[in-house]
Amino acid sequence: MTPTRGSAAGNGRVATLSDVAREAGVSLATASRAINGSTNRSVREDLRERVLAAAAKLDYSPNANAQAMARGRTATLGLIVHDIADPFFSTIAAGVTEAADAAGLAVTLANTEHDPEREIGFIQTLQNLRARSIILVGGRQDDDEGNRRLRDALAGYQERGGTAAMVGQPILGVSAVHVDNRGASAELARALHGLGYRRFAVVGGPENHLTARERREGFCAALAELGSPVADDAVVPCAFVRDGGYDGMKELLARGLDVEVVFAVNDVMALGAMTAAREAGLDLPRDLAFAGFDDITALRDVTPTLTTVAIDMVDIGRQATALALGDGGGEPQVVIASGDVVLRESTPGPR
Amino acid sequence: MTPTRGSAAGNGRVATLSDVAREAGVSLATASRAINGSTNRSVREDLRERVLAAAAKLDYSPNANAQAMARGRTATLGLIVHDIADPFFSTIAAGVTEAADAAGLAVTLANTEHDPEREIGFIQTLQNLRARSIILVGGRQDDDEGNRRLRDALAGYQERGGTAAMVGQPILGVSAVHVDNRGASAELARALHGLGYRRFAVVGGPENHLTARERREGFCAALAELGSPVADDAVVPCAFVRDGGYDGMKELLARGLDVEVVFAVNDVMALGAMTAAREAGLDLPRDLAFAGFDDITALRDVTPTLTTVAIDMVDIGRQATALALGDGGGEPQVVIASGDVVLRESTPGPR
DNA sequence: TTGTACGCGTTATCAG
DNA sequence: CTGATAACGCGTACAA
Repeated sequence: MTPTRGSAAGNGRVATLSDVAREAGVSLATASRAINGSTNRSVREDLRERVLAAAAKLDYSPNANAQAMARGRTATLGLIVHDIADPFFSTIAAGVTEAADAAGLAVTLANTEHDPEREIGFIQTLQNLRARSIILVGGRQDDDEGNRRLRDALAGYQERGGTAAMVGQPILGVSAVHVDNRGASAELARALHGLGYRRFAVVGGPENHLTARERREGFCAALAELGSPVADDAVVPCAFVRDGGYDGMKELLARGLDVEVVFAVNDVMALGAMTAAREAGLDLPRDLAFAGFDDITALRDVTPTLTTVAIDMVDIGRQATALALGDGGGEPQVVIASGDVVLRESTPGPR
Repeated sequence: MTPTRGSAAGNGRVATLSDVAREAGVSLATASRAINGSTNRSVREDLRERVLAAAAKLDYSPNANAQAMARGRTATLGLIVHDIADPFFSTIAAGVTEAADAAGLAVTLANTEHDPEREIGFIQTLQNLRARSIILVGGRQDDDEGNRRLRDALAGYQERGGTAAMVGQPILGVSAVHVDNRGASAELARALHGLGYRRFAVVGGPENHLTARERREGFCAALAELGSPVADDAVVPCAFVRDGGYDGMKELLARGLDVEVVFAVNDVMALGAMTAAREAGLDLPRDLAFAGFDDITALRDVTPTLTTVAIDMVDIGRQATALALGDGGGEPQVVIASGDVVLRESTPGPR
């Protein structure tokens, strides 16, 4: 056997605080105070230096797990997302990691892959980890049973001293950052109407997906008010992903409606829909205009540039983190994140 | 009796294993064995059931930090990326979380925001957390001093029993998944040459960015072999991001070279470059062809669809995880991830 | 098979 | 200001 030191997983020799104390010739308590200096930084300067020198010499690395035990709290923040590969979620994650880092917290990432069951499972895992707080990101479903279980899980977590916040519909009993899907979609509708469009269609996402629903409803309500209501069969349901937009558009085209502009309830769906339209021989944006929602950064350079509703996802991540960390015990708060309509080439106005 | 003072994540009272044991009327050891049931499940069935029932009744949540202390190892995997908002990294992250989840590990995410200094800082943090292994994702720079420090940090981490792997150039003394940038870029060059293109330019990324360099060199070397060398001034340096591609293209246009096709060393740069070309009045792909690298999923629907080199980022994440977890003590391994040339509309062939 | 008791690395309490 | 020492919650030799 090769006598390699510290090769096998889990058996490396790590200097402990006792080692540091011994090396510095002080007690364990003094070493602890010198290195952490939390409550009372009352350590004589020369001793403090000796300890720090010893720690450096031994390459001391404080054991965060032991600290968690002794302190009764961790420096871990849990982040649960539906799909980290989706730019929407990963950009929010960037905001969360930024804020968490500023607060000195490590982020534990959980990717549910759109499985609500795993969402609950991860709350358990984060509970076991004694994560200080949890941030749940993603639109909710219209599923009373599922929401109830999730709410219970979060409540249990909070009863044990954790704090939580979410991004999405504020229906889980915790503070939330809620995108103003209705208002922004209405704004978008009014802007398109202002451009002269009168015949609209919606590639609308899943029936019980609350975010999709809010966007559909906001859009259609505004148009109804403007006297250009969207016909029922001009709203096609589909999945909330790119392929959903593609399929939804196919379906819409098959219906043979007379449409000037299509609103897809998110950007990637809009792109998928545009591809479907092109495959059907349409010339964009001349033959048909498109609008999306989210303003995904990576899609800034598509052609034609996409009219959409811009939301600041990094900031949403930051705000969710602030809510989670500040959420001491008061009532759950709700922060509304507004969206800005951005008119671009994909909606040049009717011919 | 003894008032349970248990508290870990704040002030909520959490049932401990002792509570469960007492409730079930068994010893702590038995409760531990019944719940963990590691290799030796030597617990009488009725007792085991009593323990499990008690745990369920008390809503027992095992304290992972305490387990880490007692066992001497955690179930945490550290993931360090340059920018989680970048689709390239977030897709790899999806592969890592998938594999980690399958291995029963929690993923701690660290976002360096392209700061090499923070890369080292996070290794320290993960060391403190006693993460079982670390995965470092991102191309390296040609910076001997920086690489040396990083290598030292990783070596220190491994000496203490951690395992590590990376995605990128295998120059840090740990196992790595290395994309075959040179080979794939050469392949791309040959494919473009095969289409009839003869006058090439490269929007080349940063001078000392190893990934950019490998792609530039592979591309140019292949063309030199084919007798269509790329002129020195047809390779413009720029940042490795979208705006870099945009600026690089501006510069390239300013040079007034006679070019048929532009290779940008990654997809987002290619998109930025295309936008710059369009702003200069060019009609794409008729006036100028473009190719990128990575095949970012979100860009599948751009117009014209982008010729690029597809790499399976999710699988790269999986493989990196496998390397990290399997990396017991042997020599660092290197897995080459191949890229597939995908010819699309952006390179229709010369007119 | 079950129980006792010790140890994991730190923090915090309480005397000196 | 410093030093013993008791938790913290759990795993696991060792003993019964």
